[in-house]
Amino acid sequence: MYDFLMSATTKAPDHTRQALLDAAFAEIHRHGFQAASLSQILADTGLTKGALYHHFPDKRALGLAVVEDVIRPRLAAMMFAPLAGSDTPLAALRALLEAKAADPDPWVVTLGCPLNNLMQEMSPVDETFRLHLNALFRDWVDVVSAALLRGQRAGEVKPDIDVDATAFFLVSALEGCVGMSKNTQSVAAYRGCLGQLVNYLETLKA
Amino acid sequence: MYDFLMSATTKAPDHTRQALLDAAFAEIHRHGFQAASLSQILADTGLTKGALYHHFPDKRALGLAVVEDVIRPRLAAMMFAPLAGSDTPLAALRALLEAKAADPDPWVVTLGCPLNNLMQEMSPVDETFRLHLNALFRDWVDVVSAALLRGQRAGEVKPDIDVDATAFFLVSALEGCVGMSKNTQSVAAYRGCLGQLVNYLETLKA
DNA sequence: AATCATACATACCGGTTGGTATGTGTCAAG
DNA sequence: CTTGACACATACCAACCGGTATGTATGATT
Repeated sequence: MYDFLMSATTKAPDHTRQALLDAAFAEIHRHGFQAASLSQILADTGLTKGALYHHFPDKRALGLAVVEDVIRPRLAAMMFAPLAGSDTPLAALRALLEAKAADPDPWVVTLGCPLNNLMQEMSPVDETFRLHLNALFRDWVDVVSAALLRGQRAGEVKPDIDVDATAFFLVSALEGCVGMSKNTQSVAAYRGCLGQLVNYLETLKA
Repeated sequence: MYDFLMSATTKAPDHTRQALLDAAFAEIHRHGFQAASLSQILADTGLTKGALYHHFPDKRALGLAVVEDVIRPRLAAMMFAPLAGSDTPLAALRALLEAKAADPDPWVVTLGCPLNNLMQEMSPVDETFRLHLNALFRDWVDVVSAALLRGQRAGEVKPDIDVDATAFFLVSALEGCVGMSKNTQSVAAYRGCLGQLVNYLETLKA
């Protein structure tokens, strides 16, 4: 808030770097990576190109840092944590989806999932980007898959399903729902699609 | 008279316009609309800016024409036609998905669904684009919804499901599967995700 | 034969982009 | 007290962008 006072007296490189990451995250979320303007990011932060290129070698490195240092922690907190160690993944997933339906993040409905946006845009364009994004996506699927496996052992999940394929489909369908809601620009569509996903979860019960 | 005999040197405005649309479609499919380069489109077609701006007032109009005159007919032929008039939509959808799994379009796996790509990119950025894309998406959902309704009346589909919400989810999940397969860059993931979608279809049977 | 709209090609423009080279103030170490 | 690395700011650049203004060959109309 009072950055201009601090920068006049004290150096805070970590804070500067984080400010760049946050502004880059917002700019990329709005316009995508390729259309994201470095000038806009600098205007938002009140910094200059000197600061940006001191902390990051180029635009791509900034984008990759956003993936690893912003998107990954957010996703871990929102989607991984609620499933970690749960032996009733279907109940946990249902609670998670219903919480999102009850209190939808307006940024997600209007701008979509940051991870999915970048995957759609960058996967065919930049292999390094694709690998980083795929690793994050893969981690997500693995978290769901592991939870489903524990659910099978605990008797909550049908024993004959392929947990990995199911987890892949679950995450894919969720991203699909978010994406379509973004195009429709309505929380009603978002809720409806999440509701159908909950219905699908019911079919996985033992 | 006898226009079809005219050589390449004579003027063929319809052919020129179609060539621009085809090249624009390919360029947009690869790089997205915002990153699509008009210069590249002109290089691909061997035309110049004079031709482009004679047929289209600006880049946006070209993009919208691609949606209406290229993507819409393709989608109608591939996804709408197989469901039109069918009283057994689950069987028809299953056949459609299994055909795609058996013979996957490499361009779709590597570059994604052109409609979905544009929806993800342009919906938050350009309202006119969003409306055109949403109309097309809505038509798709309505085709599936109408088919599911006929399936209910014919006794193939469970009578207690919300056909419109189900259709919305089906299309969303399909787009999600395509998107995730694009990031994974593997036909195996594509097949697996489509297989799970077929499994979901089974749960809709009466 | 003269006219005129069509269907392009050519040349050019202002603005923005990512990126770089250099300057400057701060601070910690020697 | 000096030195030097760090953390930026300033100024600048070539490349590319979408868009425009103008020129020109063609074909149809009158």
